[in-house]
Amino acid sequence: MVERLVGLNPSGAPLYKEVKRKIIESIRNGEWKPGEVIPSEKKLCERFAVSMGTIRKAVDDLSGEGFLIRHQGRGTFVATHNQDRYLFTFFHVVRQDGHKEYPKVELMEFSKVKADPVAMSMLHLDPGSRLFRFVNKLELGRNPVVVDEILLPEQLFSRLTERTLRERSATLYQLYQEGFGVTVVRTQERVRAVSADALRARLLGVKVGDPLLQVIRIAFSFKDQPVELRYSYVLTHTYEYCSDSMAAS
Amino acid sequence: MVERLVGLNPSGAPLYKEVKRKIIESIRNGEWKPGEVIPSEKKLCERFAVSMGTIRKAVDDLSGEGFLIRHQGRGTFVATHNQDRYLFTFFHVVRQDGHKEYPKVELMEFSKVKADPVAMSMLHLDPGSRLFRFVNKLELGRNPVVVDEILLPEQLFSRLTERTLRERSATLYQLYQEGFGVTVVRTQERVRAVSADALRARLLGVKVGDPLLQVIRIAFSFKDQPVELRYSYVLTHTYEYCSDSMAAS
DNA sequence: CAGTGGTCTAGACCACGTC
DNA sequence: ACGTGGTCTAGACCACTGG
Repeated sequence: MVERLVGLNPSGAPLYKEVKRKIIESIRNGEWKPGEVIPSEKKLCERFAVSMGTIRKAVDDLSGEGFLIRHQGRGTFVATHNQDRYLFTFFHVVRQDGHKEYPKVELMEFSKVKADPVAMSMLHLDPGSRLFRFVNKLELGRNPVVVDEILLPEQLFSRLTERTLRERSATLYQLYQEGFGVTVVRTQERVRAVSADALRARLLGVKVGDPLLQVIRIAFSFKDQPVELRYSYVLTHTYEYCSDSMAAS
Repeated sequence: MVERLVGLNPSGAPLYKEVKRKIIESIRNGEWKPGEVIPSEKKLCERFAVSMGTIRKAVDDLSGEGFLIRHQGRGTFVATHNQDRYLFTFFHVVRQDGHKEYPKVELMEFSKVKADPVAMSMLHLDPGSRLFRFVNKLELGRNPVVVDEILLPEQLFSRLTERTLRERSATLYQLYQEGFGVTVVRTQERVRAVSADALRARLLGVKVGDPLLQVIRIAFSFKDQPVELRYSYVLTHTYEYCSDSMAAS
């Protein structure tokens, strides 16, 4: 006679979803840190008292969702943003021939501002919340191509300084993760065509009124918590914004 | 003593990949048609002489890739394009408040042309190949918002006529599938900001020189075969181009 | 009710990475 | 050699759908 019946557990949710929840919890509370290896699948079986198949289903899912990375023969690791594969997951600007390169970033402005109604709504902030606001100029192939205006909730990034941004060696999302424990797992972008204003025209070296791509990005962490609002202005003479779609389940 | 050892089969590929290949083959050769149910998982076990777990892995994959759709209690179906979920998989224009609506389409031009070098390269065509070329105007909320220029290889769509396009009741990709056996499973899009030329300005009701979004799309069928080249021009005053990204495995 | 997909078990052997 | 994830088996029971 078996002890626990299969199907649904007492909590009402499938076992593998319970396991997923517990694994994410262990990542969030710091038991397993980004870049570190988590226990082997066999040990997870014992820890959660489920079978291999259930562990595999949970880890498969989390791997597909970007929280974990499997390496055959080595182990399963908590995802970090300092892997090559992340460089272009959220950076969608490529040269017209498809060539991808990493931009040279220059910090142009840095300040603390009060959240306007739009930012408040997009970032789910309370009235009166304050934001860090900074502007980056990105060069590709020695030419300015993108101007980013980035807004971060002060609450999540309280120790952020201009110097931190200027002296960072890694990508911005790597900094969010390693410096502030904020892991970006998903972004939503809206793209529009606009005319260059004086500031953007000057920074990108084009005429006022020339067409620019405006990308409005919200970056989400675990549980769909919005953590960054970004306005990007892209010069698309020689570079393009790139987006793929798959018929998915 | 077991008969077949687990791990790799004689062909060198994992069993579940062999099963995936055979299922896709049965879809391609018409044994199972779009919208129809395929045999139950138990029957597939017998047919391919593998266990449930292997069948599930194969069907899971194909479901995730958009070839199959599972319905608990009913069966597994070959994907079609006449499901709601497809309407906005490849149509990325939404109102600024996030509202999605289906566009009213009007055919503006229809002709047969010789493929230019760009189209030849993008669609992997031989020199001298011919294309159907047509222009659609799309209205959203009673205002023109998108102008599409669409190029299709004559070879794949030989029976296409202006009347077919004008009288279609379904989406374009539904027509490709039901009328020509061409199933779009993936698209690649490049987005740029351009100035409206005379034709586009007139169709969209804006001034020449106003900024427009230009979307260059290649649509792929099975095995990454390119089947459509499309240039979209989008007016982004009240509508936006929408694109999501996930950190994926 | 019977049949479907959804979840789960308790193992097995294989291929890969490290030592 | 050893431990990891990758693949696979031969079932089981559960939840849903339809007649």
